[in-house]
Amino acid sequence: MLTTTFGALADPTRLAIVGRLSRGAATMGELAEPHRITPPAMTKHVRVLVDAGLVHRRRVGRTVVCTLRPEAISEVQQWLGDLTTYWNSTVDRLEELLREDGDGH
Amino acid sequence: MLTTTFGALADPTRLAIVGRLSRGAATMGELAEPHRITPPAMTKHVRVLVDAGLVHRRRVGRTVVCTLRPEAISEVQQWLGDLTTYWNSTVDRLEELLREDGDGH
DNA sequence: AGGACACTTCACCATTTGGTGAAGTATTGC
DNA sequence: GCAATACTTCACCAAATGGTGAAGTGTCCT
Repeated sequence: MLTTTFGALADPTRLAIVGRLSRGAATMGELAEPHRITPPAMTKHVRVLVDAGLVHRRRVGRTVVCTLRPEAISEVQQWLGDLTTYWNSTVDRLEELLREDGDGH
Repeated sequence: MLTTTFGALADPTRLAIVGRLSRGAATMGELAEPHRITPPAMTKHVRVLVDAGLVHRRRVGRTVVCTLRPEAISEVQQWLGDLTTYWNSTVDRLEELLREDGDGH
């Protein structure tokens, strides 16, 4: 569900995790390091991201390596595309927006 | 804050409201109609969207007309753009993703 | 003025969320 | 085997969230 994806991104720690993972894979410890957060909290955050389909988790030795799953992101891109298509499709809409920006309250 | 925007979109009712508003302005009553929800609940949902900068609310007679504010949406578009730029910038990254998709656990 | 209409504000409630410390599990290295 | 490492699971807590009914506010209509 798209709302699940947005929910996963609605937290500063998790948004930072996604940002970090966009630069490459990282272990739980590496992800936790810049956030002054306990291991259980990090486990929870990553689980939310995994449940939303944004992150892939796999065991490597005694560490757990996380990677980003671009598929989930492209779902958001799709939604954004559909959304903007609607209001760009009519000039009336644009005129309406301009008019409404004009008046004070 | 971007997390506030995502938080506002992390609810099915509010996501539907945004979808509805992308087709044009609507009053609170019109927004509530398809959702079997009480007026106080709708007021709360719209406030969350207004606080996130996604929606503009103005009084027209005894109704309240809501419109979408594209600026907040474009902030999300910006973030998505930055994110995908990172992992598309290196071929190594793509290879890494393919390798990791390959193995089972 | 007074009633109807379209919300909003005000408690209030149940559930979810983000956090913790303590205990448990899997893996590495001596 | 045993200690250390790297998490995870397990209660548990405080705060936020999404919902409600009841009462309040502003606007239109007669």
